[in-house]
Amino acid sequence: MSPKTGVAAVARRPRRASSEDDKARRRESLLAAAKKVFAEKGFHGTTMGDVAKAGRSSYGTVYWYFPSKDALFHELMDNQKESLRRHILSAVVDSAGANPGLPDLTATLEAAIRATFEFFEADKATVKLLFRDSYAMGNRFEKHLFAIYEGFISDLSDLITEAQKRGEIVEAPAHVVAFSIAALVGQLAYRRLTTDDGLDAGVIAQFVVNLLLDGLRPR
Amino acid sequence: MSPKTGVAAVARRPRRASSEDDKARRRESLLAAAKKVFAEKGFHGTTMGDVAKAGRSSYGTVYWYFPSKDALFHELMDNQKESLRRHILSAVVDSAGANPGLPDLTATLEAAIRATFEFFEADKATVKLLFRDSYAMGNRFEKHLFAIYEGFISDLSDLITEAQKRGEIVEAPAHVVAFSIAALVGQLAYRRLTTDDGLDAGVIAQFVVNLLLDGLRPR
Amino acid sequence: MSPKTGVAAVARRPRRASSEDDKARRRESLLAAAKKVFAEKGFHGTTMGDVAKAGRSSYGTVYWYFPSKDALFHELMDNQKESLRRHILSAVVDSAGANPGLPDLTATLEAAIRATFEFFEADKATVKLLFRDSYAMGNRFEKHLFAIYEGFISDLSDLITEAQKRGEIVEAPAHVVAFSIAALVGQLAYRRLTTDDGLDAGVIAQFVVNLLLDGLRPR
Amino acid sequence: MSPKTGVAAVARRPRRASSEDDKARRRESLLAAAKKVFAEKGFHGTTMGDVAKAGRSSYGTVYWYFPSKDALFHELMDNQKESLRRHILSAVVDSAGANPGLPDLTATLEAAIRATFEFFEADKATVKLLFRDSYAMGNRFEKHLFAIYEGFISDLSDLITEAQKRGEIVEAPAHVVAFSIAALVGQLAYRRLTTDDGLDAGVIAQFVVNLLLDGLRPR
DNA sequence: AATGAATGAGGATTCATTCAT
DNA sequence: AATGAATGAATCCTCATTCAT
Repeated sequence: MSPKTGVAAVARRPRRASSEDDKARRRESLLAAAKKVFAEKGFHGTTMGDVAKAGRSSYGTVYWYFPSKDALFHELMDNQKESLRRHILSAVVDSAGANPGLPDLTATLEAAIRATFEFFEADKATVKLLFRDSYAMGNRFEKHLFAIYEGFISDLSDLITEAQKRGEIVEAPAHVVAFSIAALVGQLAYRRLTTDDGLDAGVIAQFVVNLLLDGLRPR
Repeated sequence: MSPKTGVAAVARRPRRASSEDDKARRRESLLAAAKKVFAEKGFHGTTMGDVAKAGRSSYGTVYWYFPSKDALFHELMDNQKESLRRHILSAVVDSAGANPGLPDLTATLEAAIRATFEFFEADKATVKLLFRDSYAMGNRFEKHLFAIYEGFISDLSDLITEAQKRGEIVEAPAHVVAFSIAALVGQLAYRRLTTDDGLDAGVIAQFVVNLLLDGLRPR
Repeated sequence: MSPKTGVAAVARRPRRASSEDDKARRRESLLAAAKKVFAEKGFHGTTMGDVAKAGRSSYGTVYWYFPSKDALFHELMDNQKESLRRHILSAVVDSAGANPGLPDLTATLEAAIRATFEFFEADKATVKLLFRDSYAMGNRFEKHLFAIYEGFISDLSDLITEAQKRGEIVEAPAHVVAFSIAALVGQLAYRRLTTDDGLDAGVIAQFVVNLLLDGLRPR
Repeated sequence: MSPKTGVAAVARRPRRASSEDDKARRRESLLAAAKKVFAEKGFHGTTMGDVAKAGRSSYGTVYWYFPSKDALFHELMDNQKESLRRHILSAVVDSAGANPGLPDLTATLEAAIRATFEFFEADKATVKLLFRDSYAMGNRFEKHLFAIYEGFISDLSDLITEAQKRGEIVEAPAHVVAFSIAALVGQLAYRRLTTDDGLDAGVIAQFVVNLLLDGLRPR
C-alpha cells in the first residue's frame, strides 16, 4: 500500500509532508474516537479495543500513537482543559471588545459563565470526561488532575486580583474566590447535563452572576 | 425462634443478643475496613482481597455479608451520605437552640457550612469516597448517585423555600439555589482535603456565608 | 431444646425411639428436597445451600445426614433406580397374576413398558435425575452408574433367557437383547418428558411392544 | 481487502491465504484439543486452563478464538453432529450405489447402523462428548440439544415416510419410528464404548437390523 | 506504519466443606 | 442435632500490552 517502487520514490519528499499530515490526522481521529468512547462508557468501562474499533484501527495502531491507556487519557484531559480555557478566554475577550473602556466585571463574569455553559452544552462528552472520569482515575492521576485545575484557578485568580485592585471585588484570598467561582459554575453547568430542570441557560447564567456579585439576600 | 417466656428466656436472651451483636459487629468491621481501603486506593484500585485482608477475614467472608463489590460500595455511600446529613442537621438544630426566636438565616447557614467542613475534616476517607469514587463508578451508578444527591438538595430546598417565604432569600428556583449552595460548600470542603492553603476553616466558612448572602461585590 | 433435666430424662427411652423416627423423617425430607432441586437445576446447577434451603435446614444439617454432595447424589440415584425396579416388577407380577398359566411374553413386556411410562410420567423429577444427571456427573460416577444400569439389564436378562428357553425370543446374547429393550423403552419414555407429540402413552407402549416383537416390517 | 488482480495478486494471495490458513489451523487445533480434554474429563471437569494447555496456548488465546466455554462446547457439539450425519449419509449413499435399482430398506438400514458403529468406534471422544456431556450441560443447553436431535430425527423421518409409502414399514407416526431407531442404535453404539461384550460390531449391527425389521419373536 | 494474534497476570465470585457454639 | 459463619481453593473471563509479520 505504501508507494515503494520506481517513479513514486522520486515524488517522495512532498509525499512525506502529506504523509506526516496523514499521521497527524490519524492521531487526531484516534483521539476523537477515544474521547467518544471514554465519555460514553467511562475510563474503566472502556477497553483499548473499544478505542481501536471506534478509531477504525487495531490494537497495535493505538499503541503506535499512544504509549498507554493512561497516557491517552492524560492527553485527552489536557486537550479538553485547553479547549475550555480557550473558549472562555475568547468569550471574555469578545465581551471586552464589545464594551471598550474599563473592563466591566459583571459583563466579564457573565460572558465567562455563558461561555462555560455553551461549551458544556456543545460537547457533553468532553465535560463528562473532564468532570467524571478525572475523579475516576484514582490516586495515580491526582497530581496531574490537580495541576490542570490549578491552571484554571490561576487564570481566574489573576482576574480576581485585578478586580480586587480596582475595588470591584471584596478582599479575600484570590484563589479561594477563584475556586469558588469555578466550582459553582462548573457544578451548575455539569448538572445541566444530567438533569433537565427546564431552565434556560441564560436564566441560570444570570442567576449565577447575581449570586456571585450580590449574594442571595434580597436588597 | 421467639424466646420462650419464663426463666429459661432470661438465660437465653443475652446469648442470642450477643451472637447477633457479634454478627453486626463483624459486618461493621468489614464495612469500616472496606471504607478505609476504598478511600485509600479508590474503588477500582481496591480488590475484594484487599477488603478481606483489611477486615481480617477471607474472601468468602466478605461475600457472606455483602453480595458483591458493587453492593458493598453502595452501602458505604448510603451510610456516608446519611452520616453527613445527620451531622449537618444536628449542627443546624443546635444553632437554632442557641439562638431562640426566629431562626436566623445567617446563623443557620454558617452552622451548616461549618458542620460540613468539620465532617470533611474529621473523616477524610468518607469524603473521598463520596466525592471521588462516586463519580468513578461509571454509568452503572449514575441513578443511585443521583438519588443521593437529590436527597440532599431536597432537604436544602425546603429550607430555601421557607427562607424565601420570609423574604430572606431572593426569588429563584429553590432547587437551583439549593444546588448552588451544596455545590459551593461541597467543593470548597473537598478542596481543603487535597490543598492546604493555610486558611482556617472558620475563615473559609465565613467567606462562604458572606459570598452566599451578600456576594462578592463590596458594599 | 433437647430435654436434659430432671423428670424428662426418665422418659427418655420411649422418646429415643420417636427421636430416631424424627431423625429418619428428617433424612427422608432432606432427600426429597435434594431430589427436587437436583431435578430442577441439575447436579452442577445445584448448591448444597439450595439443598439446605429446600429442606428447610442449614448447611451443617445436610452434612450431618450426608457426608458429601456426591454421596447425596449417589444415594438419590440408588433410590430412584430401586424405586423404578420395584415399580416395574410389581407391574409384571400383577400382569402374571391376572393371566394364570404360562407367563405371556407379550403381556409381560407390555406391562413392563406401561409401568415404565407410568413411572416416568408420575415422577418426572426422578427420571431427569436418573437419565440426565447421571451422565452429568463425569467420570467419577461412571463405575457406579454402570453398576446401576447393569443391575437393570441383569434383571431383564434373566427374563430374556427364560423366554429364549421357551422359544419365545430369538437366539441372541441375552444381555444385548435386554439392553436393547431397556434402551428403547427408556429413551422413548424420557422423550415424552420433553416433547409432547400428542400421543397417548398406551399407543406408544403398544407400538414399542409391536416393534420389539414383530419389528417394523409389515406382515 | 479483495486481492487486486494482476501480477501482484499472485504474490499476495498465498501470503494472505497462508495467514488465514494459520488462523484456521490454530482454531482447529484448539477445537481438537478441547474435544480431547472435554471427552476425557467431561465438561464440568475441564477448565479453560486445561483447554489452553492441551492446545498449547494460553488462556487468552482460547478466548481470542471462542467467546466462552459454553460457546466452545456448543461448536464442538454442532461439529460432531454434522460429522456423524455426513458419515451416515455417505454410507447410505454408497450402499445405494452398490445396489442399483430400488433402494433396499434392509441394506440401507444396515449401512446406516454400521456407519454409526464405525463412527463411534473411530472417535470415542466425539461420542462421549455428544452423548454424555450434552446431558451434562444442564437446562441451559436443553433447547440447543433438542434442536440437534430433532435435526437427526427429521432426516430419518423423511426416509421412514418414504419407506412407509412403499409399504416397507408399518404405519406408525414417522417421527416415533425415527426416534426409536435412532435411540436404539445410538444407545447400543454408545454402550460399546464402555462395555466390551466381545461381540463383533457386524454381529450387533445385524442383530439390530433384524430386531428393527422383524422383531424379537422367532419366526 | 499497521495489523491482530498472543500473552498471562489479575480480579470478582462461587461453593463444598469445616467447625465453634 | 442443628446452626450458620468462616474458609480459601478454584474458575471463568478480561484486558493492557507486546510482538512477529
